[in-house]
Amino acid sequence: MKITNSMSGKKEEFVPLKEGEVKMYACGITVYDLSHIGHARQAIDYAMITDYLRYRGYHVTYVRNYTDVDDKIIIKANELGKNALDFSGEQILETEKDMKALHVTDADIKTKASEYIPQIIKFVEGLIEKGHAYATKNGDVYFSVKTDSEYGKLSHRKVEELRNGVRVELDEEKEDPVDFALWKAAKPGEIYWESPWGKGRPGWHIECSAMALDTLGETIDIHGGGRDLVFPHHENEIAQSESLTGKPFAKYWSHCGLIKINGQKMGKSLGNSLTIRDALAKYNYEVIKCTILSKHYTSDIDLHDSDFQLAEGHMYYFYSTIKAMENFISSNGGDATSEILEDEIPNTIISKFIEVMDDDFNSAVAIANLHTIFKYANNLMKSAKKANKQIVANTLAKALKDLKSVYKILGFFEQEPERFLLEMKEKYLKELNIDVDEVETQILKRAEAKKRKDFETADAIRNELEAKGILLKDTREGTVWDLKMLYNFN
RNA sequence: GGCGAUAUAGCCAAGUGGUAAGGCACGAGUCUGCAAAACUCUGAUCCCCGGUUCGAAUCCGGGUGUCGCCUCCA
Repeated sequence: MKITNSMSGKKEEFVPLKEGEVKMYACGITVYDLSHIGHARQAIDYAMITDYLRYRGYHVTYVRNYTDVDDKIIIKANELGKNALDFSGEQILETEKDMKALHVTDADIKTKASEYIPQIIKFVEGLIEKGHAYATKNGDVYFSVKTDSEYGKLSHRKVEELRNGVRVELDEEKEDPVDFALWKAAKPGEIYWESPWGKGRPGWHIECSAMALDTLGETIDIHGGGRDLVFPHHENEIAQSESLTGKPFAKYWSHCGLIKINGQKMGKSLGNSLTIRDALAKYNYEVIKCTILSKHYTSDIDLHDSDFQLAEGHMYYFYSTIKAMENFISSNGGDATSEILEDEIPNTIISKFIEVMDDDFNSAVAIANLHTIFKYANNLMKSAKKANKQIVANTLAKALKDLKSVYKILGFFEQEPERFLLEMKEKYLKELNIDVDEVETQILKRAEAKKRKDFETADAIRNELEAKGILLKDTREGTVWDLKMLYNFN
C-alpha cells in the first residue's frame, strides 16, 4: 500500500510502526463558526482512509481534535456576551450535527484543547526544562526555534529567511522573532487557567502535540490535516514534539488539498465559504461525497455548482442502475452464491478496488471504475435472453453484493435506491414548482392521444412537459417521467 | 522576495519510463410512431524550449501561466 508523505513529497510504501496497527491523528476544526465544505472534505478524506485501512485489516486508532479556545473564539464569544467555552461547545455540537448528516466515519477519540490543560502545561514545562522554551515577564511562554536544528524540515523553509519575513510586532518579549507561543498570558476578561507562569491559555500548536502524545504516544503513523496547516502549524508541532521526546513525531505526514469556490480561495473572511449545512440543503450527502472523492485527496478542488450537478447525475445513474439490477435479480431469482458468468468485470470488482485504493487511496479511479461496472450491468440486462436469464441474474447479484461491500468505504450506496431517486426527483419538482398530479394527468391525456395515433397532440404534450423540465420515457411498462436536469449538464 | 504545488481533449479528471482510465458536453448509430433513457461508435501525443534514455505526459535543467503558504485558516 502506498501513501503520499508530505515530508518527502513522494508516494511511499506504507509500513506502520507496529504491524497491523495504525495510529492516526488529523487536525480538526477551530470552532468559532459553522463548519464549511473544506472541513467536510478533510473529514471525508480521513474517514475514507480510516475505513480503507480497516478494510485491509489494520487496527486503526483515529484521533481528531477540536480547538475550543483561541483568539477568534474569545473575540466572537465576547461579542455574543458568552463564555468562550460555552460558545465553542455550542459550535462543536453544530459541527457534530453536520458531520452526522454527512455520514462520515467518526474519529475514535475526539479531543478538546480545553480538556488537556494539565497535559499541555506538563508538555511546556518539559520543553522549558530541556532548554527549548522560555517564559517571559508577562507570563507568555515561547518555543525557542533556534534550539531546533531541524526546524523547517516539513515546510522546506530556512529559519534565516523566516526571520527576515516576520513582521515585527509590539508584544515582543520574544528572544527571536521566529519563536512562537506555547502559552499565552490572559488579558483582562479572557478565559484562563492557572499555570506556573500565571493565568493564561495554551497556544494553538501545543495542543495538538500534547493531545497526540497523550492519546497515541510519542510517535504516530499518520498525521493529517489540510495543506494550509503545513506552515506554521505542523512545522511547529514537529518542533515541540520532537524537541520534547527526541523521537520522530509522525512517520507519514498527510495533507489533503484545499477547496476553492468558483476559482476563489474559500475563507470565512472572504464571505464565500460554503457551509456543510448549505451544501446538504442542496445536495444529498452521497452526492457531496461523490463530488469530493471524484478528485484525488491530495489535489486542490475548485468547486463549481456544475461539479455537484455532475456528481448528482452520476449518483442518479448509479442508483437507477442498481434499482434496475435489483428488479432483474428478484424477478429472475438471482443468487450471488450460484454460478456466474466468467466475464472479467463481475469477477474483479473487489480486486480492482483494492488495486486502486492501495495506490494512495485513489478514490477518483475507484469511482471511474463504477461507470464501467454499471455499463456492463446495463448491457447484460439488455442483452439477456430467456435461456441465460438465471445466470445473468446470479452475476448481477454477485456484482451488486461485491460492489456494495467495497464502495461503502467511499460512503456510497447506503440508501434505498427507490428512496434516493424519489427524493432527488421531489427536490427538483419543488425547485421547478411542478405539480405531480398535473404531470400524471398530462401523461394520461397523451396516452389517449397515442392510442388514436394522434401523434401531433401526443408530441405537443411531451414538448410542453419538456419545456418545464420533465422528460417522458415510453417503456414497455408504460410511460414514466423523469427530470431533464438530471441528465443534461451543459 | 522566499518556499511549495500545479499545467493532460470544449469542460471535469486518472495516469511518476514503454506509444494517453473514466465522466460531462458534441456528433453518428441501435431502439422508438417520433423521442427520451439505456447501449454502441467517434476526439487529445499531454504549457513552451533543451537534456537524459532504445523509449518520457511521466526523470533532469531553463522558461511561462495559475494557485497556495510565508498572519488566523481543513
